[in-house]
Amino acid sequence: MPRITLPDGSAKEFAQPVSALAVAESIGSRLAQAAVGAKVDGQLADLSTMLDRDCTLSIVTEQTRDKRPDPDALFLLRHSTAHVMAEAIQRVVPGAQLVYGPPLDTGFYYDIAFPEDRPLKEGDFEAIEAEMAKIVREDRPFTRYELPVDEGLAKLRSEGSKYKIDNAERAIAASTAGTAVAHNAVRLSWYATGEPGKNWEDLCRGPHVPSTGRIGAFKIMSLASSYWHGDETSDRLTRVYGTAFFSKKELDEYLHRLDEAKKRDHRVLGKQLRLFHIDDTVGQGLILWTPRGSIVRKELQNFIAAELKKQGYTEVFTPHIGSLELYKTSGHFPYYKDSQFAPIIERNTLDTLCAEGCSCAEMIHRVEGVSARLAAGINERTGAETITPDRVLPDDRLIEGFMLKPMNCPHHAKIFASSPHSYRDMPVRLAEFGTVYRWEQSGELNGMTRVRGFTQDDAHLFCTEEQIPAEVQGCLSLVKIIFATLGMTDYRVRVGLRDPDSNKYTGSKESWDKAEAACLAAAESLGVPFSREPGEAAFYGPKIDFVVKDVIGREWQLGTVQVDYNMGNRFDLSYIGPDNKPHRPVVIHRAPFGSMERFCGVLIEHFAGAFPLWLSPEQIRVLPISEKSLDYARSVQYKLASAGLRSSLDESNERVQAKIKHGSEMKVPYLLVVGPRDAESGTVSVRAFGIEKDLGAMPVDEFVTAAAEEYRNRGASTVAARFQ
RNA sequence: GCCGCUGUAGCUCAGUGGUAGAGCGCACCCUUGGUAAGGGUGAGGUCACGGGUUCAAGUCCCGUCAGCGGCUCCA
Repeated sequence: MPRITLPDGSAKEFAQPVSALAVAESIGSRLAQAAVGAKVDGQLADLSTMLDRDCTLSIVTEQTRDKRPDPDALFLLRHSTAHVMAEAIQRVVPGAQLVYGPPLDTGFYYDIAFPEDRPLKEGDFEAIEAEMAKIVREDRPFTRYELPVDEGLAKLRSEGSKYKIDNAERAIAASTAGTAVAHNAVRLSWYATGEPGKNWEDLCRGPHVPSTGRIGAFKIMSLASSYWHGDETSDRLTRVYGTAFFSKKELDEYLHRLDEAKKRDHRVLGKQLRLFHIDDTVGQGLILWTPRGSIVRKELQNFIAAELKKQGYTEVFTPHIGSLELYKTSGHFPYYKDSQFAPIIERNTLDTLCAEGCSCAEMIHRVEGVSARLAAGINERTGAETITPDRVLPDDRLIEGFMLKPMNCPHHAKIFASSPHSYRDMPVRLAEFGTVYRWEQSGELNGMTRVRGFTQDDAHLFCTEEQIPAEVQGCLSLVKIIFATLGMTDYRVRVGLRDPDSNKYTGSKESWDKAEAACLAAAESLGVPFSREPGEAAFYGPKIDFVVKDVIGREWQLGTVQVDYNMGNRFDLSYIGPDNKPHRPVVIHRAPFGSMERFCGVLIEHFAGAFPLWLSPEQIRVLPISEKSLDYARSVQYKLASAGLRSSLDESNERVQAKIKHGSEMKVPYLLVVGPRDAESGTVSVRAFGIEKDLGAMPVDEFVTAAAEEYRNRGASTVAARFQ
């Protein structure tokens, strides 16, 4: 006698078990027609699910009440389309073994092991889509059936797919783990596209839409590779990406959005607007800032430098390399050697080693070696065997060298240590636009967002433990000012906390508790959503990260604030406290932009290349109607330059229509059309980027003053607004 | 690093084993114009690089490098 509670709070009682579809029908035939699935007690389920006990039920339809696509419905649809695609692929490529095919936010994929002699090619897409279209036209129902574990496993073994057997074993383990469910009580489920035994089927937990005919529009998007279980030593699989919608119109809109996103891609715009260049001969992942891009970067740096001044930071400069001993002290070398450029060893040393017949292995051992003194000091101060005895070598065996710096903190620690400090002058805030180098894997490199050399807007705050909350707070408010000025509101915040079950962390439990509380309180006061991420802390302290999405939906970590209990010990840093005794400072690492490269990359996409006036490389372009107005145009440009504005003059032999088009293509904020009429009256005719019309004439001096004001206040007031 | 795809003029891209192409941009000439492309002429190429097959390779094969899409990684 199931009693079924509906979303509006009303309830229906049935004399015997009833399918979700039947309930929908009892509510209305139109609902039943629109239905693609059900939610039973909040769990997504098939429409055919039999309800045999009291539950809450909502019917999932293609659209929500406000006519928007229902995410649950799309989830079902895409999961089902993945099945249809898998069936089609197995028709086109016999012998393809299915592994795993889940839905995603924007579509779905299916990981498939193809026969070695018959890999899938993009050229196969057409044939596969044609097969898929047939299956959709046949409108075959997705039919679920279940088998007890042993019978199910036997079936899979007879079919011989190790991937599906593995999936089943994992499903069984998942449903018995930590529960009282007995192994043989578990049932495995299959979905046949049509009639079990006659039509194609797949081991699958479901749920699915009722039939293939519900799939309105689909497209195979791309091929990629993946590893079985994400393990790079395991089988290599081919991942086929696709997407599906209920209507062709929605699919077209989605594809159009993707196209638009591509046009905002910072790699495309960077070329088009001549902002930066990456040159093979210079090296992968190394950004050359062209004159235009350099202006954007410089404006951002000026902006942040001014904010730092307000917050009591002092600026420092440090070189791009440091000795290996520095990084042995900090702990960067050799623990992170896989993500660093190789050490720089002096030429004569190498020659001598070669002459001695020193082997590579021996050389590495000697380069990574540590003197007894340094090892003893670090071990004592960190209170652990941080440097193991096998790394300790006699001084005459050590090979010294240098390293491109992977981080700025060791240099800053040495600046702090270079003079004595009293608790009275804490915190010490050292800031530097410091360039660091990291050996990112070649496959990871991406435009400006993942590079091998980048400049952090870095700073290290050396403070007392009591000062941590206020300093963390200060860092976050800085990030907030920056993001607000740039209009970046769509970011999320992650607070990385320690893993309660691990003891890899340095620093006392009490210190951690306080620092984590400070980070959480600071994050809370920001007024934006944040997540707690246990286990995501650095080993030396908790951290707060700012994450922004790019136009293609990839997330990039930008700013970061990290509390560090380790560095003080490593570098034997101290300040004299009120008790006249030395104390260890805590160090806060922080970089609100993260790196200038990545930040600018994300910023290009954020503005779609149309920078606000203050950031724009070319703020104003003067367009004379003809050569006859050139002299007047030059006088206008002179006034702009005198007011500190960046402008250019279009002297080309084109008509003004063409000049406007070219200026718009370069996304110049203001175009000033000047002709005989303007020369006569001392005006300029203004066009603002994004407003596709002549705003009207304005006296030159008035424009110059207003534009200079817009520049100075970073867009708080605009010239364009004066015309509205 | 791994898998797949791609690499042709400064940019975007056509190109069927048989003479290297287009549009934009650039230079010059004509045009002197009022709000999103006026007209003409011309320059510009190691078809990523190296090897191979072939009478003949931008095109087919192998390798290398780079870019892209993913996977793995990211102090």
